[in-house]
Amino acid sequence: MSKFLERCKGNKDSVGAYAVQCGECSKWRFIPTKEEFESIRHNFIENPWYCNKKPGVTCDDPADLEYDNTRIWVFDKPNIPKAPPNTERMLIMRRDCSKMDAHYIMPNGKKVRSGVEVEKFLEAYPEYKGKISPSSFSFTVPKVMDERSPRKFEAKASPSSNKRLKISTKKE
DNA sequence: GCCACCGGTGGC
DNA sequence: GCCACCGGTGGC
Repeated sequence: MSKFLERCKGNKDSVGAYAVQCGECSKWRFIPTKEEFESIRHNFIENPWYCNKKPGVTCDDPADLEYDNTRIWVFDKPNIPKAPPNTERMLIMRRDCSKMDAHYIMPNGKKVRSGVEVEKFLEAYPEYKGKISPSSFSFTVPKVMDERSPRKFEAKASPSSNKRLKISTKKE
């Protein structure tokens, strides 16, 4: 169950940092760029990630970060296709941190929010047909770890839930 | 008039 | 119960 994390931030793409968990030692390692992260993610199941894929790093080195509540963690599904060339996959955190929304910025700056909208886009701009494959879009959003969400926390705390409480005012 | 944002829901 | 998707709208 190795996973990825991302973190809540501002308004643009809400992800503040990317990390992967090593398939061997389970330590978390930062991945410097979105592109690199997407590239690791797109075939993660067949191609798990290990510390030694990071230059000069081995499992003996201390983790880059720990899974704690100093930041908002969001876990991606593995094997999401890379964003097609000249498009960007955006993940936007809701204000209450309850969930994220996914969309793509197309090469001409247009925004699409679903597979149907991709199809409509290709109808509207046929010059992209054949260049952009509808199957390489995924609108699957990462899962927000729920103790991060004030709203869900309240909802959970009100009825008799014996959940561990872990508040932690997040954010910066 | 647009668009970022959020709520609702249908299908699984 | 979850989550992908879409409609509505409030603020600009």
